[in-house]
Amino acid sequence: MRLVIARCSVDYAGRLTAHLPLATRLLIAKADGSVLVHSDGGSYKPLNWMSPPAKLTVSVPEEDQREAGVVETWTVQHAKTDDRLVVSIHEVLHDSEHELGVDPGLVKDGVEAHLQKLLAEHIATLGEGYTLVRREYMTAIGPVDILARDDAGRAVAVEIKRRGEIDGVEQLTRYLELMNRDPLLAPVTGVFAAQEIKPQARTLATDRGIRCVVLDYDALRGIDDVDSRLF
Amino acid sequence: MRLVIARCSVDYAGRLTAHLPLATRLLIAKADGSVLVHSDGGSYKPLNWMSPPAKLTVSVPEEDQREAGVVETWTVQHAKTDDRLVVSIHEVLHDSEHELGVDPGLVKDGVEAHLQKLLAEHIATLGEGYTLVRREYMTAIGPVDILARDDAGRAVAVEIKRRGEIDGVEQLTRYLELMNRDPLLAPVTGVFAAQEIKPQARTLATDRGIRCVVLDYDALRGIDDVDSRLF
DNA sequence: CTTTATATCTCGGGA
DNA sequence: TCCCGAGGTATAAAG
Repeated sequence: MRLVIARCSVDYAGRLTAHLPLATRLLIAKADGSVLVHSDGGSYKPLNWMSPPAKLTVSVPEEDQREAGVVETWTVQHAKTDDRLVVSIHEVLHDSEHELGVDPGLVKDGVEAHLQKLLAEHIATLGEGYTLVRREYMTAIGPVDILARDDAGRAVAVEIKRRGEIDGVEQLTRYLELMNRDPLLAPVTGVFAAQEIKPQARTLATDRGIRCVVLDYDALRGIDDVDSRLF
Repeated sequence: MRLVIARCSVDYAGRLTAHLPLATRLLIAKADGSVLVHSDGGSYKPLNWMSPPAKLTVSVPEEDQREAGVVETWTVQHAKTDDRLVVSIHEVLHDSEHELGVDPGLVKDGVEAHLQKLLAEHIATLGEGYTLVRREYMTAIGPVDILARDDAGRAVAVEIKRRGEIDGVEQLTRYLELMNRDPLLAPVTGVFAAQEIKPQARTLATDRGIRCVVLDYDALRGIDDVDSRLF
């Protein structure tokens, strides 16, 4: 990995064209040929970049460029597409090379999968008498997060999201449409369950007869405690 | 901006919990308190990070941590949420500080907005006799990209995407449903226009009576040339 | 391999 | 401010 602090301008041409005027920035050249251009702010997204696999070529600029103050040119060409990033360096303020090795990678925990597991274990959260049929119930167009039955034994398809938005309601609608054509399942009702449900999603769901349930992640995790407190 | 190459382990707790085992990585501490942890591969996304606004506190570790080999601890606390990133540094291989200043920012060109503008200017691409009513036609659930009228004066709602996928068809369907309740507009037909339309999106659109149009970006840009070549 | 759903998404615009 | 849609989305999982 090479780290360079430089006054530079940057041009990208590919799925769009973009230009960064002359300023001081951090350039990161990674082992796989990818290059990141970072400023001293914003979030983790670089101002401009080239994704791997790519080839970085460092060259001495043409004479007209040198007269304009460019001392070094980085041309980063993507290996598969015709995306190209050109960094015109006017002044190098820092330059260092480092050996990092392969990273063991990130260990994550606790997202939608966890919510699904918790709700499956405590399916009565949806209402008394609810029973779990199965998680990841397969249909022709994909798996429904949870299939359950209500107290009257009717099938209930549950779609779970961390944040409930309109896409999720559309997704559940497609599942319901399909499942209701199956005489062994129909009539199937829908439940849209999320930690947070956006107003537009709620409106659309209600309009389509889909029930919305807001999940309390902490309560689900501590449901045994809650149960014991009930007595 | 501070750049550190270090052998370190990293823990994040916030919207999820995540852990990075001990390895050599690049740490970037930005002026706004944000911190990025990068490896020598992957793409522009860091292995782990803290978004601004945040506060970075560098401290000498507790004795049990020091015995485990930790020489320095970075605690990055988000200013508004309770997200927290902790970097346990075992060995510092490089450490430098740089003054970058404020970045003038990126100049972009050519995305969906550009396609919309081009199609609005050359609405006859959709068919002879088509006329533009307006771009960004407001409805209760959001703006329709283009409202036009066909050669018979019937309203046509156009949804434009760079890549036409299923959610774009859903979006247009919602608009059409709503607009067709308006007696001043009805009947409204739909056109799904994109540079590239995925087979599933095309199937769904066709099934719902929505016409698909593949846009040629270069042809739209050079439409005057094309016109002149016709004679 | 392509397609689909998710993301600590980020980022910008509009009400 | 919140909400919604777009992204050079990236990325992992599934068919």
